[in-house]
Amino acid sequence: MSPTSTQVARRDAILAAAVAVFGAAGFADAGVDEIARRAGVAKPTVYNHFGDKRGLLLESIRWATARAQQRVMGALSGLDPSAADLRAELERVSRALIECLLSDEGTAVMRLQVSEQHHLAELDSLRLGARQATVEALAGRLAIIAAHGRLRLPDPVLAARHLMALTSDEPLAESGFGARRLQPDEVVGPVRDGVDTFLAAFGVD
Amino acid sequence: MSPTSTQVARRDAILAAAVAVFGAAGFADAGVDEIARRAGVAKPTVYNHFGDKRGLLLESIRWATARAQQRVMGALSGLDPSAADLRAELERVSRALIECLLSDEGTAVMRLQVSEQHHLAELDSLRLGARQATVEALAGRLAIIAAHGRLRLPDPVLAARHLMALTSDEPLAESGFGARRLQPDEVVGPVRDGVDTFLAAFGVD
Amino acid sequence: MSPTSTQVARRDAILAAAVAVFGAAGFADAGVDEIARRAGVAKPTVYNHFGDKRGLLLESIRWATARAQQRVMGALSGLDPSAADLRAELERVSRALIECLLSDEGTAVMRLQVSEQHHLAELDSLRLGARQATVEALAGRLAIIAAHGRLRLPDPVLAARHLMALTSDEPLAESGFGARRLQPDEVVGPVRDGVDTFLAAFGVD
Amino acid sequence: MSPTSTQVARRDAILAAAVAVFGAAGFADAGVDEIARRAGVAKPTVYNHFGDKRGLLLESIRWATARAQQRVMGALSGLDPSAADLRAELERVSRALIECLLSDEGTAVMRLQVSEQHHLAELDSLRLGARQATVEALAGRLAIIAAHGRLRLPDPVLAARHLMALTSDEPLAESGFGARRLQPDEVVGPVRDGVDTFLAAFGVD
DNA sequence: GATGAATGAGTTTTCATTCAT
DNA sequence: CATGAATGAAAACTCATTCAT
Repeated sequence: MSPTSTQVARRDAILAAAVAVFGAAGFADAGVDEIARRAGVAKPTVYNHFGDKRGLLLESIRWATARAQQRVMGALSGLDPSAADLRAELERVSRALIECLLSDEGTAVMRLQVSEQHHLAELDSLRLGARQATVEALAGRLAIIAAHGRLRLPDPVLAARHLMALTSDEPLAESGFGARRLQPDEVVGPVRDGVDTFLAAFGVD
Repeated sequence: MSPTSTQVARRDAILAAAVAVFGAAGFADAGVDEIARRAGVAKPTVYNHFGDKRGLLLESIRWATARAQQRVMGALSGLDPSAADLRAELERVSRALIECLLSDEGTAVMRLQVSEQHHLAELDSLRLGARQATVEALAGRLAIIAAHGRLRLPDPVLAARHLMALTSDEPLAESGFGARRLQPDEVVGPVRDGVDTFLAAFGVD
Repeated sequence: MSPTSTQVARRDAILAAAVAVFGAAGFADAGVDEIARRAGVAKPTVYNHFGDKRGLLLESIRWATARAQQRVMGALSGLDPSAADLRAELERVSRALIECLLSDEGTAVMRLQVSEQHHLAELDSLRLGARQATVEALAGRLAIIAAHGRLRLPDPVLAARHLMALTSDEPLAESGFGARRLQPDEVVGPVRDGVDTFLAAFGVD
Repeated sequence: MSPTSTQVARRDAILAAAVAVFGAAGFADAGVDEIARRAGVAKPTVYNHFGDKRGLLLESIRWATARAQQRVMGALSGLDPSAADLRAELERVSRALIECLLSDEGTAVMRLQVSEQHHLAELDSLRLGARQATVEALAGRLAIIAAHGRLRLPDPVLAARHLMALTSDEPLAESGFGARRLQPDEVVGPVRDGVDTFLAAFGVD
């Protein structure tokens, strides 16, 4: 029998609660009790669905990673290769990417992936996969721009990595990997600087 | 009365054990029991010295951060502004920096700072301070090189940040922020690529 | 949902065990472990029901005080105002009261109320309330006797207090406030003496 | 060699601190650390003098009991058998007795004797001895008064016990056995009432 | 003999996990 | 299947007591 829609809703409620609680408190300090309470279900229901706490963590990170990745892809697909002002377009998309990274769910995922690897080796491939997918997507767009003759890119994938590194490193560090919310201009400035350097390296004239 | 040398040795042994255990397991999963055992002291001795588990974490991160910072500074001071092969010199120093970051103590510090901020807001200033000191030191060296006319740097501090971002981002991500030991060529390649882009942006001719 | 009968039984078992253990060892030396073992439940069950050790103490004293008070009231209601031999009747009831005070539960309550007031200020009103209720009930009975013309009582409440003081002081002191079990004649004699003095003061020739 | 005077002073300082701390917190909750700190000595000094915590309790109760007993005897020796107003004299002395009982040291002793008997069976004889000495002393005085024809006392010891019971029961109960300080009129009234009844029973018309 | 530091043993409390309903 | 209550295992922390100086 296929799962009913209330079952799916319940499952999603648990996953959302888990991401929030795990992200805020970390795996060890998160209580299954509180996750169940937030999801509006009883504790054994959580266990029925996910086996144990570790399984819940794994599944909730998978779930949140997929959602985050979707938002990232949305942001990247908004990059217009023929935009009149290339510099402005790169800054806009870089800011959008950083917003995804620093959103509530984004930071929850990021921090859990960094801090809970000893609990879940399975996470690593997930994290790297997401990173690679993002890089590839960005590289594709940059390649199109290069094909238009507006960038000089011997290796679009490398360029994509470097663009991300240049623009996101500073905001990530400043925010404490998502622990603190950034003010808008704490993103705008570093992104402009990063794109500057990127264009100095890869720009045409 | 000033502390005797056994006192200091004991204290350092506890701190070293704490960094190792906290770094490997995270704050919550680390047991004071095990830290004491590794340090070769009884549990109450740990409490006598550091008050409680939280105080021990704080102090051990302070201690390890200071040691790591010293090693980083040592690496940077090795940058020779008049080296014949500038590209090679930048690569060498970048690799040295990354080795510091990915050393046992370095990764312990990094992962704790990322994952335990909800336990210790005090950590944030420490982390940012260390980062800034490193950036400033590197910026100073780069400025000298620029003064020799071998780099074109409108803003040495920004250049320092970008050099670090370009060279270290990939190795950090690949290693899972220190969870996995990297093979030498997992560092060499990305560093070369990073320095390439850096020189494309800031190099002279 | 109303508690099932096993719930109540379990709760009462814990309370009875707690009164016994607290009474014998005092609050600090009593172990929740032993209370749980005696009650035939697991330790966390105790915590689920009563929150913490302090809450368990409070609740168990409330419970035991109520039970003791019930027994005291039973004893007092047995005082027959028209008994042929008034002296014998007063002695009988006084002995019954003292038996309540020196019963296992009675002494547990008494000693905890004396010794653990720094843990539980709430206890004080409980103790005084129980004392007052007893005094009032006894006063009521004495007043009836006085109305029959067999005692001369300007103030029945005062007389009740004095009767209790005269008969119970010595046995309480001798027993070490319940620490030692008394032989029957260690109660009989002092009670007779106390009633003697009481009647010398309030008797009608 | 006889102990030097500083040794005696130190010893007394420890005992005084012990009585205060034990009396306020009870045996189990009292810390040897705090006793040592209050006495201005190091912890091992306490152990050198008294062996262990139990020994310190025992010795400090002995010491405080002796001091309290001295004060009680002083109060009783002030009873003037030929005072013009016998009622006033009995009230005065009864109040003095109660003041001894409810003084800081007095309540400390009383509460420890009640609550720590499972720690120290030796205490019992001490307590009973002190009680008996007090009763005997009071009985002696009452006997003199009776010899003067101002009281009719078949058994002076019994009368002494009853006078103490009648006057001190209520204040002791009200004060929670010394937990709460009484207002003066919380002593005066009950004492007057107690002496009233005493004289009604034993007075000469 | 007095002290500062160290320790061994024990206690309260918590929490992931599982029955019984 | 969902729930309320129960449990086993573990971990932080404390404290009486003892060395080394």
